[in-house]
This record gives sequence, structure tokens and C-alpha cells, in this order.
Amino acid sequence: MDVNQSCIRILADTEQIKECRNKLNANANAFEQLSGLLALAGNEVRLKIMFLLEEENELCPCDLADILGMSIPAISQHLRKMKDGNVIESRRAGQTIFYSLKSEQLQLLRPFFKYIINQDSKEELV
Amino acid sequence: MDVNQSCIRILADTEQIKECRNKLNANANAFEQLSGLLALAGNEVRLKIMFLLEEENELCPCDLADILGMSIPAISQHLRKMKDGNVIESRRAGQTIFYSLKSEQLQLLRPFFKYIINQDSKEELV
DNA sequence: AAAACATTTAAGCAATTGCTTAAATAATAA
DNA sequence: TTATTATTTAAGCAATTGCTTAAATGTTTT
Repeated sequence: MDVNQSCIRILADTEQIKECRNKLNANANAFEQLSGLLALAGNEVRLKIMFLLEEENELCPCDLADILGMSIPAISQHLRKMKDGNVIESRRAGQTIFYSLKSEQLQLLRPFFKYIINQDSKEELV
Repeated sequence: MDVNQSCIRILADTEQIKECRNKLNANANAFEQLSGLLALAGNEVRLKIMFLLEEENELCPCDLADILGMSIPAISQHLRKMKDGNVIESRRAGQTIFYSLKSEQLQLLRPFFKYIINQDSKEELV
């Protein structure tokens, strides 16, 4: 970052800026964790998968591929990201693997599902 | 997508799959809108900017660059994305431009800010 | 009008993302 | 044990992201 192209701002409130920096530092871990989760949910395919898992309790990669009209490897790779991000977990039943949402993240995810359902009923009125 | 490598699944619940497809179709707009917003918030820098705007009401690109230790063009580009995404708005005061959160999206964003603050107090106990 | 300041825009580029296809694992059935 | 089914992994690639630097646009001050 080139200091020469920074603004000088006689009006800058240096105290405010210091406080803001402190707030960010105090919550550094939260920002990292939360932005990670939101980045996962920020992909439309993954958001749909999360929604479907909430609705159906558990689904296998095969069903998800079928529902979403996508290839199985594509789905599998999304599932792995969500598993790595601690959003979902899996259980094996024969050769089928069922994925479900982890309860840990549900508190943050529920408002999304609510929004999706509400948004729908709003549009019906238009 | 190659049909040959799809699974056959005698166990597949075709009725369930149909219903799932319907649910996705009924909420197609919501998924697109919401995933767009979450993709914006899924970037750590932008999440911090949103948090700061909530806390301080409004800030200029110059302050944000200072607080976050980033270049002004980098901040400006993030702000533009958020403005395009209808997350923030701006007002001009002389040559300074102040950005603030749009109230529209606050309902969805507030749980994030709550999470950030709560997460912090949790860590203090460890 | 010219200089200074705040911001935006544009071009360039390394890193990441999300798919594809093909091959590898793993479990069941013949 | 061989074939079939379900899933994962790996390699490759086009598209996107997020920064950098340099130039352009607006606004204020002199």
C-alpha cells in the first residue's frame, strides 16, 4: 500500500479509528469463522443443498445430483467443502452415504431458511 | 452430465425427489438473491466493513482503508460490489463519501453481528 | 484557473472456484 | 471372486475474485 496515495483527512477521527481497529482485533476469530461459513452458503448450489438437508433431514449425493440436475462429482465436491467447514456430517448405510446438517451451525442457518420460505410467500402476493 | 455414471438406486424415493425439485423451483428467486447476499458477506473484508458500518453508522472509504490496513482502491472495489448488491448506500459530503448499511438487508445481517459479539465473549471464558 | 484531496475506474495478474472427465475406493450382489 | 453400484479423488481448464498500480473523475481550496 502506497502511503503517498492515502488521504490526509484533517477531519479524520483518530480515536474512532483506533476503536474500530480494536473491535476488529477483539473479534478476529469470529470474523474468520463466520465469513468462512457465509462463503460456503454464498454459493447457490450449496445453499440449496443446505436447505434440502434441513427439509429432508438427510440425503445422499446421488439424490442431490438428481434433484439439482448436476453431476455426482460436482455434488460430492460441494459436500466435501461443507463437511470440511463443519456444516454437515455423514453416516454410512451400505454403499450409500447420507449427509445431514450439523446442529452446531443451525442457529446461524435457520434465518436463511426462514428468509427463503418467507420470500416465496411474498412473491405470491405480487 | 454423463448418464452412464449416474446411480440407479432402486431405493430412490422418486416422490421425494419430485417434491424437492418443486421446493427449489418455488423459491428460485429467493435462492438467487440470498446466495448473492451471502457471497458478499462471505468475504472477510466485506464482512468487517458491514460490521463497522453497523457499529459506526457511516464511514468513508478513507477511514475504512485506514482501519483495515488496506489500499483505498481495494476498499472502493469492495464498496462498489456491496452497493451493486444493494447492501449499502452512500451520501456525499464535500469530497468525502459516506457509506452506510441499507435498512433492507439489516434483518438478515443482524444475526451475523450478534454472532460476532457473542463469539467474542465466549472466547473470553476459555 | 491551478493545485490538492477523496474517490473511482481500468488494466494486469496470481490465486481461487466450480465444473468436467477419468480413474480410484469401497461396499454389495451374483 | 468378479461384476455392479455409490462415492470420492485427481487432473485439467475456463471463469471469477481480489489485489496492485496507474490514470481518470469530482470537489474544494487557493
